[in-house]
Parts: sequence; structure tokens; C-alpha cells
Amino acid sequence: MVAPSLRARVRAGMIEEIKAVARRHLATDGANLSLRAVARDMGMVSSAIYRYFPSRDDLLTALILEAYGALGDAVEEADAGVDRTDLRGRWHAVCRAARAWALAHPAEYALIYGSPVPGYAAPDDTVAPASRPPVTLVGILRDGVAAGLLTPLGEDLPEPLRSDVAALGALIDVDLPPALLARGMAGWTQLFGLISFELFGRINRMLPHRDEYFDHQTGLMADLIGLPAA
Amino acid sequence: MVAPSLRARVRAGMIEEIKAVARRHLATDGANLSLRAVARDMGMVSSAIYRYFPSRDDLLTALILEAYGALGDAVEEADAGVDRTDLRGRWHAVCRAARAWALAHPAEYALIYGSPVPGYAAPDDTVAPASRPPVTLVGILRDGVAAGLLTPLGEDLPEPLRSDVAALGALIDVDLPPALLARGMAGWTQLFGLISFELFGRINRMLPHRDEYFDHQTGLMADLIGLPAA
DNA sequence: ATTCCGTCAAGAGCAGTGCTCTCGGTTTTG
DNA sequence: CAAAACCGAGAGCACTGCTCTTGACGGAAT
Repeated sequence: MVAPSLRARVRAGMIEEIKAVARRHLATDGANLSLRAVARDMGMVSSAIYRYFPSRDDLLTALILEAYGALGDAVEEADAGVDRTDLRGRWHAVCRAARAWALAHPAEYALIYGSPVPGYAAPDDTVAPASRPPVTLVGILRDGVAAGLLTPLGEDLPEPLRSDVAALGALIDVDLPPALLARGMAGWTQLFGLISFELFGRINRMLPHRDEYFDHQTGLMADLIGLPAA
Repeated sequence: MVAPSLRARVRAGMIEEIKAVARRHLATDGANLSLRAVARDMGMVSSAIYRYFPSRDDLLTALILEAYGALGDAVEEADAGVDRTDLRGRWHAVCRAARAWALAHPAEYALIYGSPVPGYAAPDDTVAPASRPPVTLVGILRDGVAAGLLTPLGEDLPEPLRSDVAALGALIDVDLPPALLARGMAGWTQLFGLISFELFGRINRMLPHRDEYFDHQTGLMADLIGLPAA
């Protein structure tokens, strides 16, 4: 491990500073990030930014990757903080952590889970970090079945669907009955919908006690999955 | 009813044509709609558009209202096409209609359910048409309870939440047990999440049989609500 | 120690955007 | 028929992402 040259170090610092300023602009001005504005804030000229990011989309990609990482960290940390056998507690902890992160970083959440930017195509590097929250969720089910705390119902899936869900389970390396995995994915879908509605929607402006509503809704999905109370 | 003047009629036609061209641009270029581009497509100069729409946001608002209306029509028409007592059939019909409309008009769906444009604030005119799909969904529950086909469980909601949900029910004029209404809203949230994942997400690219997956997931929510089969 | 090459910030410039204003010409209205 | 309203075109402003060129600086090899 040779020490990086001074040039490389100031360059890395520059990249970090650009990302930080861009993140700040993202929080205030939303997704239409202006390279020139970022450059102005750093006392630079717009063209200088291109020494560090070849295009605006590349800057956005860097921010997207960071956002995925931050959300994944928050979710996994919340899961790790609960007793492994408390399946329902883990479920609620993960859901609350995802919601809390989204409410704290609405612009970054919109960046990764909102409608995609038209011209922008997400590179393949994003699919792995993007799957961390759902993988954490179904991990709770996997642990529950392995520990005998969660007995999947005897239901099974009709055939075209069963293979698809089974293949998806094999992809993320969780060995669950497809029917149970499908219920877990329903919970993940519901969690995404809940957070998005709270952030983007104007529907539930009528629900002042959002924490209680959120917990109840995620609890419903825990019921659907069959998670036992602690 | 006096006949509108010729000028008023060509003006109305002009507005419609602008919206049509804008919708076409929306389908190809996404949400970043260019006034100048639609003006070019109409053989006009960009400033002429401002005779019909005071700003770009007003054009977007018009398109948003149209999209809400089209989705609401599709959903309500699908619901009306099923025997009133077939609760589960109506549920599936409404869900499928919403998904079909979204798949047929992805850009317009993104416009109304995607992440909001930063500077843009949706006017209050949008909340009524926006609530038509969820109102249709909980209308199925209302009809079911009224007809004695759907017997709500004995569950009740804890107090801060019960009042909120009850108030929401009063707002949309459906008299349902709050616990059941909450389950209906869970179904609506899930439906939105399902469609958004299919449209925006890159997660379930692994599920080739999307129709079957969609029906199964919405069926799970019908189970959660307690909708009986026909 | 000097040359040399890669890196850097800056500036000019291009094509595009939303939007405002003014200028003539047309149509409707009083 | 005249006045008022409306309409399209054009110029212009401030802004955007991005490219290209220029000149200065620094580390490294000769």
C-alpha cells in the first residue's frame, strides 16, 4: 500500500467537496442539479468541474450510489440492533429506519426511488446496493424459518409464477418457500409505497399522526407474512 | 347556450392541439417538457405558446389534470363492468385497469405519481381527481359491508390513529370501520407500489410473468382485507 | 538542474431553455 | 365604422450543459 501522491489526495478531496456541495444543492433545489451553480459555490468555473466528473449524469450517478449506500447502511444497522429472534421487532425496526432516512433525506430518496430522469440510464453498479433494503427484509423471514420461529403456511404458487419467484430467491441467495417470499416482497412493495406517499403524495395530509399510521400499516404487512410477536 | 365565437373555437382547438403535442413529447422525452420544442412541432414561435398557457407549469398542470381524469375514468369503468356483488372480481378489475393504464401511459403516470418536480407545486384542483382510484377501491369495501358480503373483523384501531382514519373516511364519505378502511388504504398503497416498481424499478426485471405476479400480489391484499371470492 | 508531460483552472463559445416585451396584423365587439 | 381585444412573430435576457483552447503549475525523468 503505497501512499497516494499529493495530487491524488487533493483530487479525492475535491471530488468529495463537489459531491457535498451537490448534495446540498439537491436538498434545496431538487433533482435539477446545476453544474454551474455547484461550481459557483466552490469559487470555480463550470468547466473545471469536468476535470472531476465527465458529465452531469456521472455526478448524479455518484450521488445515487452514495444514497443507496446510506439507506442500506441505515437499514442494516437498524436490523442488527434488534434481537435476532424478535422477528416482528426487526421488521418494524427496518421499516422505521427506511422511513426515517427518507424523511431526513427526501431529495436523495426521490433521486433513487422517484421517477427516473428521462435521458438518464442507471448503470448496473446500482442494482446491488439498491437491493440491500429488500434483501434485509426477506433476511428476517429467512432467519425466522431457519430458527423455527416462522412456519410458512402450506400454500403454494401456481406454476408460471412459482419458478419466477424461486429464481428470484436463488438470485439473492435466500432459500424460502416461494409463497412466503412473495409475501415478503409484498411487504417491501408496501413499504416503498408508504414512504413515497408520505413524501410525494398529498393524499394523507389528512393523517396528523403519521408515525402511528406507518407502524400500523407495516404491522398489517407483518400480519400478512405471519411474523410472530416477540 | 349561445354558440361560441369562431375565435373562441379555434382557441379551444389550439389549446387541445398544444396539449396533444405536449403529451407526445412527454411520451418520448420524459418529464422535461420543452415549450420551444412543442412550439416548433406546431410551426409556431415559442412566445406564441404563452398566449394559451401563462407558463410551462400551467401546461404541465393541464396535462396532470388530464392524466388524473384518464386514470380515474379507466378505473371507474373497469369497476362498473363487474357484477356489484363480486367484490374480489371488482378489486382485481380495478387493480388491473390502473396497471394497464400506467403501462400504456408511463410518462403520464410518472407525471402524476412520480417524484414531484422541484419548483412545481400542484394546485388544489388536483386533489379531487387524484383521489378517484383510492375512492373506487374503498367503494368496493363499502358496497361489500352494505350488502353483508364483507364482515369486518372485530379489530379496532388504537386511539390517536382511529380518529385520523375515521376523519379520512368522513372526508371521502365512506362509512367504514376504521380498521377496515386502514386495510383498504394498505391495498391502495400496495397497488401504487406495485405499479411504480414495475415502471421505474429495475428490481423485478427478474420476473418474466409480470401479469401473474401482479395478480398474485393484489390477491394477497384482497386476502388481507378479507374480500370473499365470487 | 533542466526539460518534459500530465494536470489544472479559466475563458470563450455553441446550442438549447423559460420567459418578457414590443411590434404589426387580424378579429371581435360596441 | 371605430375601438378594443387578441394573436403571431421577433428580439432579447438570463440561464443551462458541454466543448475547445490557452496558459500556468508541479512532479518526475534525464
